[in-house]
Amino acid sequence: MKRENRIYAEEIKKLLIEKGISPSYQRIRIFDFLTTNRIHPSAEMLYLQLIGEMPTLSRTTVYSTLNLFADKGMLKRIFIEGTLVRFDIDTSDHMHFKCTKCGEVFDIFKSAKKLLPKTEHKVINEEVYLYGICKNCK
Amino acid sequence: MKRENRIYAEEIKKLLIEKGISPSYQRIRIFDFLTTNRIHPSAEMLYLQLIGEMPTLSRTTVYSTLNLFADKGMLKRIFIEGTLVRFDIDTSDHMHFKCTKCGEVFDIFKSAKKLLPKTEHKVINEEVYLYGICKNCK
DNA sequence: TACAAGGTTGTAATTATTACAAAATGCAAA
DNA sequence: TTTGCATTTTGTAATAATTACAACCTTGTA
Repeated sequence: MKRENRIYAEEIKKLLIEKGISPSYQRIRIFDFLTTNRIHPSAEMLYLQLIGEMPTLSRTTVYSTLNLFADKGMLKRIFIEGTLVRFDIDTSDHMHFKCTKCGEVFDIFKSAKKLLPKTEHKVINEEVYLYGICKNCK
Repeated sequence: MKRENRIYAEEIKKLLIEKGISPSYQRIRIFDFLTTNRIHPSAEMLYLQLIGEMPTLSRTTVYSTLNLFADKGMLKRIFIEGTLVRFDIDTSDHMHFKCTKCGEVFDIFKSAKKLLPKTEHKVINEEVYLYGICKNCK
């Protein structure tokens, strides 16, 4: 589902409880960051952003929270860096574009599912990564 | 380019020299393995396969050779495992399917380029990964 | 035959991530 | 309000894949 850009603490609390996740301060802040800053961050990027305002935050909390959210279907793991995991709060079917100049990752809101071919295998999941020069850099 | 299944030592030598790579024994054996066994191996998989017949082979050689080949455009790096790099000797435009049951990786010979949408960004490269149950497992 | 350039090897370092145990927190029952 | 328990967070240590690097080998050439 696609979401409004910002969801405030109370709404995030409700949402987490709905998903069976107890709404700790850290989890709320991490979720808030993801809805506010749609930058498909890695765990490390998120940690570096939040550590300024949450000096006791640990990397382990960031990793475990992101994995928890992903396992509950609230986040998608994306692998547009090759080996590094980045996270996308938008779990709808869409593709990703990464600018090889500025490094920014953009969503491309076309369903890959409809475009891609039928095969002799049973396809359950699809990931499409596009690379090139973004509209801002060219 | 797509290749015949097996290219023998002399042909591999020629090919490596053409690409500006000196044809050492290790490089020939690694290239031979890739053309003979089209299993999209990781560095580790390749190392484990070859160490039986080449007892002094080191992991470092496998990694550096695969990176050399990839940088010369003779191999494609594929990221269908998330965290692990695998290599494909077929550098033509095509997609990859991974069976989540048996782990095998298949080529899907459709050009993603033609199927995928135009965007406001300049797309130079595309990677498509499909996941599901393969024809053998279902 | 000796030398230089380049290739291979093994070990150590690095990076991203997970495992784990101790400390902190929140909540419910007494 | 305190006690106790379950859960969460934290920090450190471990792991996995990969790269850096220096020493050792090979090979071709003068």
